[in-house]
Amino acid sequence: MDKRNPSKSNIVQSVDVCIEVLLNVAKNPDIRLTEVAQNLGETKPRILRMLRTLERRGLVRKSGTGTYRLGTTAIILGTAASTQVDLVRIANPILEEVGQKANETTQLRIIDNGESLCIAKFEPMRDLRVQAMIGRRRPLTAGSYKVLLAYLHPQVQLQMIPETLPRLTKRTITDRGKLVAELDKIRRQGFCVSYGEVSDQLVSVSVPVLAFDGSVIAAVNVGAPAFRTQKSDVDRFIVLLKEASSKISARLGW
Amino acid sequence: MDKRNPSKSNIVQSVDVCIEVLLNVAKNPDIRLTEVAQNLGETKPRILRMLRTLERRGLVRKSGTGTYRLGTTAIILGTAASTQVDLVRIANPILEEVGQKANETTQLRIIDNGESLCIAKFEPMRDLRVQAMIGRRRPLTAGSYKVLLAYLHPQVQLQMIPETLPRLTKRTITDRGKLVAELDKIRRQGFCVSYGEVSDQLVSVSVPVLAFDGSVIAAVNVGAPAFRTQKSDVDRFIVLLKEASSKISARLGW
DNA sequence: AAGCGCGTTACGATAGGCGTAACTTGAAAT
DNA sequence: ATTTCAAGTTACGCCTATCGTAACGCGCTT
Repeated sequence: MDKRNPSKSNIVQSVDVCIEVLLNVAKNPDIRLTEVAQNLGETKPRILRMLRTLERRGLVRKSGTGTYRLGTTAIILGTAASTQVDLVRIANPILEEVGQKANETTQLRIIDNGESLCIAKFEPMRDLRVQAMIGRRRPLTAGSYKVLLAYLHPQVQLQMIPETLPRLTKRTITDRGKLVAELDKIRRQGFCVSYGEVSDQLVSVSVPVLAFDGSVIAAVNVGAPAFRTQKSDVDRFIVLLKEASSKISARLGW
Repeated sequence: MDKRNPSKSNIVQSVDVCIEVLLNVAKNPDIRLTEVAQNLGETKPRILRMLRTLERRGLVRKSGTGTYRLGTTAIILGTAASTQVDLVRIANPILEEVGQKANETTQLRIIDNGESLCIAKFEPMRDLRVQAMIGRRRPLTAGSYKVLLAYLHPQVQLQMIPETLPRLTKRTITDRGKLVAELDKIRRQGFCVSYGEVSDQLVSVSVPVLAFDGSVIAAVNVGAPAFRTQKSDVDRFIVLLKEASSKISARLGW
C-alpha cells in the first residue's frame, strides 16, 4: 500500500511528492511537466496540480514555453533559512575570516544522505580560485571530506562506505581496507589533507567541527590549487581551521 | 466550500496549506506547532503532519524544545533559485557595480501582493549604511518605490492604492489625490527621489526596469543617509541607476 | 493534587485528490 | 495537405489518503 515508507505513515503523501517536485525543479532548471512526472514516476495531472499550487505561491515560475524554474519565494525562503540555521549563521563570518587569511576558498560541509553537502562557503577575491557552491554534493569517501566519516561508530562508518568506491581521479582511494586505515589515521591526527583525490591539482584540508558530546556535526575546509600550496601553507591552513572549528563549536554554546 | 478560491480549484489544498506552514516558519523562527496552527486557523494534528513531512526533507528543523526553524534544504533551494531567477541573476552584478560607485546600499524591488518586495541587494563595506534585506516588504505608496506604481494602468493603480495610506514618517504622502499627482510627475521624469518618507533621515532614489513592452517589472534603488547626500549625489545616483536599468533590460534580452 | 496547555496518537467518516480517458494544440513527419 | 505523435490540459466518478474529534501522556504552574 505504502511503497515508499512501509511503516505507518504519519506524513502527508501529497505534500511529500510536492517537495520532490520542488527539489526536482531546483536540480533541473527549465524542466517540463512531463519530465518531472517521469522522474518521479507519477502521473501528469498529479504533477500539474502540484506545479500549479507551487506557482501560485511563487515557489516556481512557469515560462512562456511551458518550462519551470524556481521562483522568487524560493529566494526569500533561502535567505531566511541562512539566518535561521545556527550552524550556517555562525560559520559564515568565521569562514570568511579563514578564507581571507588563507586567501583561498573555504567551505562548511555536513553529512547529508550519505554524501557530503556544502551548506556555506567563502571565496576570496582572486582570479584563480577553487569554485565552491552551496548545495553541491561530493562523496564522503574521497578527498578531505573523509573527516566527516572518521569519527562515526565503526558500524555506521562501514554502512556509509559503499561496496565500490567511486573513483574521481587516479589518486582516489578505492580500497575499503585502505580507506578504513586512513580514517584511523585521521581520527588520531584530528584533520585530513588530501592531494588530488577529488580533482587533479587540488589540495584540500578539512577539520571536524565537534558538538558538545564529541560527535562531528560538520567539517570546515580549505581548498587550493596544488601549484601554489607548499607544505608550510597546508600547516597554516590546519592551524586556521582548528581555530575556526573551536570558535564555531564555542559559539554554538558548547 | 472553497473559502479562499471561490472558482474551481485545480490546486492541491493540502500542499497549499503546507506552503503556508513553511512561510510561517520562515517568518517566525522558533515558532511552535500550536502557534502555526493558530496563525493559519488549522487544527494541530494537521499542522503536525505537515511539519513532520517538511522535516523529513530537511525543509524545517525541529529543536529539542519543540520549536521549528527552516532547515538546510531551504538554504539549498534559495541558492538554486537565485541562479535560476533571471532577474536576480542578471541584476546582482549590476547592483554591486552601482553600489560600489555610489558607495551606498542598492536594491532590486518588485511588486508582490500589493507591496514592494526586495529580491536582491548590495551593501557597501562601510560602517554606516542603509540596511537592506532580501524578502523585506514595504508599502508601494511610500518612498521612491512608488515608481513601481507609476506606470501601471490607472485602474490597476487605484486598485493598488489602499483607502488610507500608511503613514511611516511625517513626510509620507497620505492623500490619495496628492499621490496620484506625484505618480504623474514620476512618469514624466522617469525616476523618483524621496526624502524621509519611509524612514527619517533617509534618501531613496529609484528608477524603473522596463520590459520589452514598456511595462515595469522591477525597480533599482539607492538608499543613503540624508546627512551625507547632496543634490549632486542624488543626480549621480539617478544617472547610475538609469544605466543599470538599461543594462538589466538589455541582458534580459530586450 | 489538581488544573492547564502542549504535543501526540488513534480511528472512523468524508471530501479531497487521484488516475483514466478524452480533448486541444502544435509540431513533426509523410 | 494530411496524418501522426506527444505535450499539456480538462472532466469526472471512485476511492483512499487525509482530516478532525476525542482521548492520552506529560510537564509545568497554581
